Amino acid sequence: MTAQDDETPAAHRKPVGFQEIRDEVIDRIQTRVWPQGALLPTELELAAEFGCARATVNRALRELAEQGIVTRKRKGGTRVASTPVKQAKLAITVVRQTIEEMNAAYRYALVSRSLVDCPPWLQARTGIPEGGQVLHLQCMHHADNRPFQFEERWINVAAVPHVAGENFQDIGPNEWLLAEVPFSDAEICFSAVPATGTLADFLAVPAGAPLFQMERTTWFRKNPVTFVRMTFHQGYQMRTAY
Amino acid sequence: MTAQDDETPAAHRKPVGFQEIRDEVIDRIQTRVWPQGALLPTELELAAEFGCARATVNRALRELAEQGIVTRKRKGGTRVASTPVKQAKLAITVVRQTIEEMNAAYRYALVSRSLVDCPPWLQARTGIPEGGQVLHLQCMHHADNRPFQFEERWINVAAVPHVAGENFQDIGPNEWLLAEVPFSDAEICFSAVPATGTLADFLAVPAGAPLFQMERTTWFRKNPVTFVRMTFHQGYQMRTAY
DNA sequence: CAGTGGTCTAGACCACGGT
DNA sequence: CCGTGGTCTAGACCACTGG
Repeated sequence: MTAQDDETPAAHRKPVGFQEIRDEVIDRIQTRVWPQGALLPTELELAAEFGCARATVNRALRELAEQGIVTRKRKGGTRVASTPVKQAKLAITVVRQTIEEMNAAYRYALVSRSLVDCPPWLQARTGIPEGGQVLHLQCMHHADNRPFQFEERWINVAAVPHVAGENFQDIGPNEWLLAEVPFSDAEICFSAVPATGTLADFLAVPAGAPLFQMERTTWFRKNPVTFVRMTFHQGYQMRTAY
Repeated sequence: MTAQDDETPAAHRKPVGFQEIRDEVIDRIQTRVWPQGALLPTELELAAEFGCARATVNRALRELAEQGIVTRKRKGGTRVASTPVKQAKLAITVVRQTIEEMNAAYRYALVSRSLVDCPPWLQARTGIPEGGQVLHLQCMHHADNRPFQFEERWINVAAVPHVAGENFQDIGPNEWLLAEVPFSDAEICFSAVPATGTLADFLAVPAGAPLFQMERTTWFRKNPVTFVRMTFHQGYQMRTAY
């Protein structure tokens, strides 16, 4: 393994890309050349080995650090992460998109719409001031005329004043909010729930059937905007990869 | 808005960080200075505005593109993403960690262990050759002596030959695999399922109770390694944020 | 204190893709 | 074609932190 072998007359060598370095490092980790917890060479050493600038190595390793493959510390160097905390990315989309991607016909229906005072549980959950006005909506999303998702939503009127002027007859609140209201942070919660009377009716399943549910609270700069509970048809599966 | 105002005698100005630029851009998007679909200035223009190198602007915008906030095209410029495809990151960890983070006592128990031929459904799902040997495991994970998760797993013996020598009496297969076997890709599937007889017994819930389930198939370079079905105790919630 | 990653710069060349 | 982003370089200074 003499380093000499790889040396070329210099001049115009094809530049080494950060992707090559990243992939090579991943390879050495996967094949246990660098086992879990091992200390990698410094950026300077790797740059010398690969014959490129330190910035290039930096970019490669930074990307791996973002993915949780390695951990980096000043003066401490770069180590193979002891717990390969793989991250799965969940793309958060609108129901209509999901349905249309299945090549199914999308249909939306508003079930109810009412202005109410923020109930205590919602105040606890979102931080909307108790007694503040919220718009409460219930709606159904169908795929090929079969029930797909029941959506129950509460919108903080104080945060979205002009929501009062929207009747939501023809557009779902998720799409409307996405287009009209900026938001910055969200919290999501997945669970399995039994079909209660109302849910069972709307989703056309026997009472007690197991349903996949997703709840999401949204803020715009610490200011609560909306809370939504989406319950899917029986048998729904959420998929992802990494 | 005269650009002159911001000019200093040059010399040693505090360098503008990519984070400042990124945050400022996020701000202008959130406040609709640049509405959905709008075309942003070029990197060169932004670099001039912020008084920094193009590379700095590039890093800021590249990060926003990775998050799906903007879309970038050569010659097409940078645009505010029309569909704010926010991405939630799911950290995939080991059950023991999850339980210990709840400050609960973790207990593991092996339920069954047997070598079998790969059944057709598993072959279809993972690509393990039909008839190939797989190790079938069932185990329970408890938190403070209460059922937490039932794990059913199949391991491709051809991909992990030395798995045959492990009895899994004291260590869970998830941790063992994580430590012993490299893997590169995975597919995850979440759903709500009813508690069947066996599941109901192990998780101590009435038959038919809605349970949160996560299935994961793992490959190492297109080579199937393992398939696992994890069913959680009643009321379990998976949380994340973005 | 000294080594390591974190970041910025000024310049360069390239690749893609709209005009 | 030629403008825009994508990337690499060589060098520099800084910030954190382990010994």
